[in-house]
Amino acid sequence: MEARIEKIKQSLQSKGYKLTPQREATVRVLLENEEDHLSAEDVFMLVKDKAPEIGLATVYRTLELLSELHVVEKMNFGDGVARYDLRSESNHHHHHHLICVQCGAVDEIMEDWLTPLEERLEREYQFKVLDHRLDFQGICHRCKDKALPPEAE
Amino acid sequence: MEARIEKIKQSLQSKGYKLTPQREATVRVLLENEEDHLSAEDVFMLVKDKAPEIGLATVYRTLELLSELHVVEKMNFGDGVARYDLRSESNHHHHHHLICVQCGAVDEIMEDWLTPLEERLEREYQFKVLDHRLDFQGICHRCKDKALPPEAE
DNA sequence: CTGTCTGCAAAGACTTTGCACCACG
DNA sequence: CGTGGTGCAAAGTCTTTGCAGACAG
Repeated sequence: MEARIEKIKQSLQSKGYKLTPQREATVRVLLENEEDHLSAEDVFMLVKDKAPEIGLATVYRTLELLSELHVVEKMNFGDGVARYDLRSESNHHHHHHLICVQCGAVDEIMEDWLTPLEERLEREYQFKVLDHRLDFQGICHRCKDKALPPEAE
Repeated sequence: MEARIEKIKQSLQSKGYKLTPQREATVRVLLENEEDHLSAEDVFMLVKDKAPEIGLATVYRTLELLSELHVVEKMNFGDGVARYDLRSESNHHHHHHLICVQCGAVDEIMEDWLTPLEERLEREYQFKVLDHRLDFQGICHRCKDKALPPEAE
């Protein structure tokens, strides 16, 4: 964890930015909640525990900055809030999301299933793929286990 | 086209809603721009040509309504605006997007490449897939043709 | 000092809601 | 006349920006 912070610090410094206490607290929150997809507000509330004086604007600015540095990825699941995901170490960041329409949970699958498709896209559509995103909406295993009675939407 | 409007009219009526002139104008705009992914504002401006007295709120309400009826799909490409897509006739709406990071164009591919993956998800992750979404970010063929000089981001 | 970074509050962008009025059965 | 629908304006939500002060080199 310290090593990852150190690395992020270097990313920042290489572009002339500093790892201020607020930024460090924000990064720590992201590291500690790597599995989740936190909104800015989520991050803000968690950071407040570490650095109560921080302002929401700083969190937004930090997330924006980390996003530019490709340390985090800003994403959008259609609920009207931006969510932020720490990018994995690997050069490609190909994880996919399982979004449960019942409980709202977002799980990740780390497998990369799309390489053959990307090759096909470049060949058949002349589209140079830089990144992709694959989300599935459905019912997660937890909700399936709960075996809720079927109900009309 | 008239046939599709008629169908949508029936969808509305089956739930007790009416196809008012404003709604019809909105639907027509969507039909005429099926290839694009219009934002509410886009739709509003186009509808104004047909029905100048319409209000933006009505467009939002109509799009929301059509969304509930699964006539359109509300989506989000991460630029902070909701975009609306007419759903295709087929029961599954599996199109994928090619989003150009250079010019912002969004093209569609209608092929459905994911059925095997969905089966695997259900088997291995116990996740019941209801829908999915697959977007690729990259450089579209038009921008590639322009052969812009490579530049560091 | 010089430039970056911060908190706060104000402004902004997009969307939703409240309300009085309209239209149609 | 009752229900849904509308336009307008106001309110809401999420995010960005302006600004004066803090802080580090």
